[in-house]
Amino acid sequence: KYIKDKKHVSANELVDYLGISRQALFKHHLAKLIDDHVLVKNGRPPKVYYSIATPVKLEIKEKSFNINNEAKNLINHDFLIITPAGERKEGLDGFIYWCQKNNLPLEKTTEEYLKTFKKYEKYKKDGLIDSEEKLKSTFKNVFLDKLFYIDFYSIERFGKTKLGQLLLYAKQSQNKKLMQEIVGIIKPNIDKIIKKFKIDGVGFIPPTVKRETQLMKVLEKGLNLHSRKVEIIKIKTAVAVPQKTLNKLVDRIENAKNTIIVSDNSSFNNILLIDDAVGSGATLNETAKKIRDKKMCQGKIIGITITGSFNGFDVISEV
DNA sequence: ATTCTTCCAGTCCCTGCTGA
DNA sequence: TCAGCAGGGACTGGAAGAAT
Repeated sequence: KYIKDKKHVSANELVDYLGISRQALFKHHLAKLIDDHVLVKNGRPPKVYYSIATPVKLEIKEKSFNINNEAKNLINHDFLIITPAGERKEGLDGFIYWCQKNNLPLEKTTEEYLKTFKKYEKYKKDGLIDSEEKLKSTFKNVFLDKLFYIDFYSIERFGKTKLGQLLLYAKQSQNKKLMQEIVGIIKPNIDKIIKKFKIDGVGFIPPTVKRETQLMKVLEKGLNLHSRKVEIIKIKTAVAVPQKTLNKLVDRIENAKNTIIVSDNSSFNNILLIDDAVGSGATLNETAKKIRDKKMCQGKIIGITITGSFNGFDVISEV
């Protein structure tokens, strides 16, 4: 009743009100009530509030609908959504939530998900998506020898992929834990590329929008690569114009041409360029061009990105 | 921009109390 | 006597703020 009246209360308030110890409150009351879905916890230390849980929607147990093991494993491994309230829902749990929210029949949607997922999975080889064809069809002059996505940013109907969700929310909510999670997921892929193409120089595409914690910095630290670094600088313009805001290819190329500077002068054999999200590939292609112009690279320039769009610009509308 | 310090929610582990 | 719960104190991890 107290919480109902107050809407949301802190643990300390409850300790005062109930006259019990903090430990007792956490151990015997809050834990239980949250477990029973009576209360929900909002926020993270040092600011945490508890409030009454909204009437729980009908819990559908996995047993209540037919789903084969393949689909179950796949969904558990690859489905992730963030609810409007900022709650992270993963796997089957998240899938059921998503279906309920969109008024979709579970079984049929599961089948469709499986089908769509497989369709996109075909593009993956050794866990990487080769985007060479797309590059060639997008640009007249391609300066990258290879471009890989670790995953698509989104897939049709079902929206962002797991990596796409993580990336968006890590950047937007400035969540270091999420960023580190991403690093953990992508590190094996990057290590693999470095080995395969005998990379001796790594360049990180700098971000346009200033933020407290930059994903690229976390990445740089977390990846802990032993190769030399290719210094790439992004020039500050009067108004920062992120690539994702430009929806014409020529604009994107112009933007990249004018704001990206390769400040390095050293020489490399094979260079790997790392970006977080690729829409058209304009930034990476232009950066590669600048490296070529400076004759800094004797061998290949490989691009890799955490997520990429399937078609030209679907990344824009999604963001 | 980075590192150091402080603060605080939450946990862990142990002890003490109570009532059956 | 003993199960089960409450409480004390030390500890942890993360965030905010201060200092460099």
